[in-house]
Order: sequence, then structure tokens, then C-alpha cells
Amino acid sequence: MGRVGLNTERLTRAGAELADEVGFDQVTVSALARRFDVKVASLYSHVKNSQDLRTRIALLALDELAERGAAALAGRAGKDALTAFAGVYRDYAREHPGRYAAAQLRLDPETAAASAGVKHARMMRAILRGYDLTEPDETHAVRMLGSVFHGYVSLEMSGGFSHSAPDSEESWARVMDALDALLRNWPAP
Amino acid sequence: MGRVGLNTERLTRAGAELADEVGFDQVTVSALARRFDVKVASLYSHVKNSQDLRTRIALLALDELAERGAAALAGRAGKDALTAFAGVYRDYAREHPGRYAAAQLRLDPETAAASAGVKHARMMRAILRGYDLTEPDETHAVRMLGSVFHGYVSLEMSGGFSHSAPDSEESWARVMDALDALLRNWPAP
DNA sequence: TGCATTTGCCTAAAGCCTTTAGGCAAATTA
DNA sequence: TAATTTGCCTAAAGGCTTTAGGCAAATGCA
Repeated sequence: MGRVGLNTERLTRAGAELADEVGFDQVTVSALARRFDVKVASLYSHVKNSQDLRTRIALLALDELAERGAAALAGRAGKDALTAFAGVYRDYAREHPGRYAAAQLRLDPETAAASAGVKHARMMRAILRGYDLTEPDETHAVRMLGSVFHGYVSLEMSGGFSHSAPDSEESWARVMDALDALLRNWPAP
Repeated sequence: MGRVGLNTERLTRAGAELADEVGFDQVTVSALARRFDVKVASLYSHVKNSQDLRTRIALLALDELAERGAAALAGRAGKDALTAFAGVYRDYAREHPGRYAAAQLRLDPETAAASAGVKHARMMRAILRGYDLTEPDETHAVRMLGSVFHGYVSLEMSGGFSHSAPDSEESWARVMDALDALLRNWPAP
């Protein structure tokens, strides 16, 4: 049996694909080994363990999301930036449900601090620069935006909005309108 | 060995406690059997399988949440109702993190339709009756509320808001202010 | 080019979880 | 009290995880 050419990065990428196909929590070292037609133990030279694999997939997803977010923000401001950025989350979750689920993985503080997660926070603040918020309201608004983006996408993905009118597309647009209106008119304490 | 007195309900309750202690995804038939000091196979007369057990825990959590939500709504309206109801979600998630995670389990459509999930939607609409929204805006608003509640609680639980000022308590209060302001001034399309 | 070292994948094995089949005894019912 | 149901058990098969140790291909160095 020759060598297949495994390495940590290939495993991570393949794990991400696997996650999109069968769901993030079905990503197992065994399934990944099958995909490379290789014995399970062989993977343990490249990833520390199952948790390590999942963490790497999560970091990959966060990176990709940040990448797309940055691209969406380029040259945009105000509501335009808001909807484009939010759309990135939503589209990514639809295109890559497994990766999106991975991006939600609870990371230990150090890993999280070193992840692209911090970029996400910075980008949200960049969006808010188009509105007139000063600290600490900006932070509150960042947290609210994060909540809405994550909450909506997550409820939509779990089927919460399907099979009922009006369709989710319309609600999404109106939620963007609402967020824009809210940010332009953020209430004083 | 005498009989321990297992039944589906006791298993479900114990499973919920276990979830709160060790996390919902650590709830296994084996762990539950250990907790009752009983052989694993014995549980299979009471629950169909591992997934069945998890689903039952999810339904229990949804029930408890609906129960608390209804109690919180009694005698309240407007912003008072809004914050009380939202607080139920947040408090429940803190008191019962495992159960709250269970409540997020993706249920198949029939199970979901028969669950207390529908009560939750009705209660959100009840809250909105204190504001001047008409269809389809009410539906959009319900979806947005659900997103914010779920999103905020879920980000907070995963540690997203800890270790940074201002503290989550304050942000939560300001998000409630913001939602109230938004609902009183929902933008036209 | 030949040898030494590193690297990559393998076999083996132990531990834990799930699920099914079949059995015995306690509890319930008649 | 006898018959039936019910509850928990033993046994066993199959899957995932992880570690230990081995052989051979690839790489590095004379």
C-alpha cells in the first residue's frame, strides 16, 4: 500500500466537506479515514484526536467566514454594508451547513482569541461606524447584531421558518430594514 | 437484584438532570444506566434508542420553557411582557444549560408540531399585541424576537460576551430597550 | 549512489457506546 | 394460588476512539 499523502490541512478540508455532507456532529475520525481509504489509526499522526479535528474545522470555517465578510464589506457602508455582511452569514450557512455548525463550536478562550472570531467583531464595529453610536452603545449593538445574525440563521437552518407564510426571504429583508432603522435611532438609556 | 422502578418519565427527567450536569451531547444511554445502577440493556424497554431519549428530553425542556413563559406573561403587557418573557429564556438557559441545549434539538416536523414549540410562537404573538403591528409585520417581528432571544442566549452561553466590558447584564438590558423601541416604531417596508 | 533517518500508514488491542435477542424472576392479575 | 405480564439481566455483535509498536517508502546526507 503506497502513501496517500495525508496531512493536517488535507484532513481538515476533507473534514469540512464531510461536515457539509453529513452534518458536523457526524464528522468522525473513522468516517474521515474511510474517505481516504486508509486505516483509522493513520489519522492520529496528523490530528491529535477527534476534538482536535473538529476544532480545526471550526477554525477553517471562521476563517472562510471572515474572508467573505471582509470582501462583502469592501466599498460598502451603512445599510448596504449591514445587509451585505449579514447576507454573508446566511449564505455561508446555506452553502456550508456543516462548516457553519462548526463555526459555532465552543472554543477554549485561548483558541478563540487566536481565531478569526476577533476579526468578526472588528467588522461588526466597522459596520456600526456608518451609524452614530458611541461606547458603550456600540458594544451593545455589536452584541445585538451578532445575536440576530446567528439567531436568525440558526433558527432558519433548523427549519423554524419553513412551511409558514410569509417566506423566510421576506422576513430576512424586513429584519434588515428593522435593524437599520434601529441603529439609526438607537434609544438612549 | 430487585427492581429499581424505571419508566420512561423517570429516565427522561434523569436524562435532563444529566444534561444539565455534563452537557446535552454527553447524555448517553450508558451514562443514564450508570446513574440508576442498572445494566444498559434495561433502558431499552423504556426508550426506543438514544435518539428517542434525547428527543424526550428536548420535549421536556420545551414544555418547561413554555410553562415558565406563560407564567411570566400573566398580567403583563408591552415592554414589561417583552422583558419578562425574554428573561425566562435567559434564566432557563443559565439554570439548565443542558435542557436549553436540548430544546434546540432539531425535531422532525410532526414531533415539532406536537411539541410546546407552537405555544412559544403563540406567546410571542401575545407579546406583540401590546404593539401596533399587523400582518405580515407581526410575523417578521416574531421571527426577529425569536432570533434575538435565541441568538443572544446562545452566544452568551458559549462565552461570547464574557471577559469584555460592558458586562452582559447591561447589554441584555439595552437590547431589551432597543427591541421595545424598535417594536414601537417598526419601519414601513 | 548508498546508507541512515525520518515519516507515513499498518496491525493489534483495549475501552466505551449502541442495540438486539433471549432468559429468569418479581409483580400483577385472575 | 396459578398464569401472565413486566422488569432487569446476560450475551453478543458492531462501531468509534485512542495508544503502542512495526515495516517500508521517502528524504537527507556522505
